[in-house]
Amino acid sequence: MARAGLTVERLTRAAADLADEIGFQNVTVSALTRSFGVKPAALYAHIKDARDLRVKVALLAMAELADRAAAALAGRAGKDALVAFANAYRDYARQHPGRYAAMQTELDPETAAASAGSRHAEMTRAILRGYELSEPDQTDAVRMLHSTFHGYVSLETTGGFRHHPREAAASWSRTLDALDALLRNWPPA
Amino acid sequence: MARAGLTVERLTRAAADLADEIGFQNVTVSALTRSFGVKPAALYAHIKDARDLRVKVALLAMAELADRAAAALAGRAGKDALVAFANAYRDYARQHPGRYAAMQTELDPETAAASAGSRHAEMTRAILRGYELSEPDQTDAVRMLHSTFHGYVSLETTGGFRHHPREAAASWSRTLDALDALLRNWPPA
DNA sequence: AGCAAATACTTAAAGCTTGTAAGTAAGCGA
DNA sequence: TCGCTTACTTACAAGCTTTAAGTATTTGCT
Repeated sequence: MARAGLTVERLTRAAADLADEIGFQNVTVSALTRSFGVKPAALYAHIKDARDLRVKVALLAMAELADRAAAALAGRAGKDALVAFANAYRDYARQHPGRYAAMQTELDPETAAASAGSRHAEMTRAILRGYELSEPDQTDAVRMLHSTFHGYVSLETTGGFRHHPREAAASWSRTLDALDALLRNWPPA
Repeated sequence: MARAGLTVERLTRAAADLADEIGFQNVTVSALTRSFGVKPAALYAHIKDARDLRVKVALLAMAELADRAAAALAGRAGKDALVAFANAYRDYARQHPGRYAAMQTELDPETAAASAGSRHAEMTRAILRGYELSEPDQTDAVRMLHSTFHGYVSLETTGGFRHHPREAAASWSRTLDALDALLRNWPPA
């Protein structure tokens, strides 16, 4: 029998694709190895265990999203940058729901520190350069922006806005307007 | 052998407590029935399947949170109401991480419609009465508030703010200041 | 080319999970 | 006390994770 050519990269990518198709929760070792035409046990030569696989998908997604966000941010400033960054975030989550769900996996501190999460935080800080906020307001604003983006996308993808006729995209656009206005007028402590 | 006295209510509550202790993901039929000293099969006389159990925990959590939010909101208006509501939300999530995680379970539309989620949306709308917003800005603001609350709490509980020394509670408080300022100055379309 | 070593995968098996079906025992009403 | 309903157990099938040991394939050395 010819070998399947499993590698950590191929497995991680396939798991991510599978997550986007069938949902992150439904990605099992069995299902993944099945898609390669090998037996479940074959996975353990490449990946420690199921949790390790999930973490690797999470890190992949974070890196991909950071790449997209960086590309969106290039050459922009102010509201332009804010909107481009936010849309990159939302678009990624909508196009890759499984990968996005994977990003919610809890990472141990060292793994988190080595992840693309920090690139993300840096980029958010870069956006704020257009808004003249000094510490600790800057950190608070970074957290608020990230919260709003994540919260919106999370609620939208889990159907939280479906019961009202107003388009989710319209509210999103206005939310970005509001954030821009807020950052230009951040309240004093 | 004496009977264990299983009921849907007791099972749901026990599952919610177990979720707060060991994490919602780790709540299994086996673990739950073990805590009652009965065999797994005994559960299926009361609850359809594992998903049904998870949904029931989600609905319980939503109802509990709505009760707390309603109590917090009573007799308050304006920023006072906003802060009280937001803190009820965050406090509940921090005190009941398993229940809060359960709330992210995807519900089918009819179940969602019958859930306490609508009470939540109504309360958020009630807060906005103090800020004179008309449609569709009101809907957009409701969505933004919910997004920010959920996003913040979600990131905080999954450790997203742990890599920076700034207290999560401090950023939260300033985020509420910012939201209040924003609602008083919602940008025109 | 041919052989040994390393690598990639399979088989086998244990222990966990969800879920169904059928059997038994407990408690209630007459 | 008899019998019915209800609550639970036993037994079992099927799927998932993971380890250990075995086999086949490829690599690399001579």
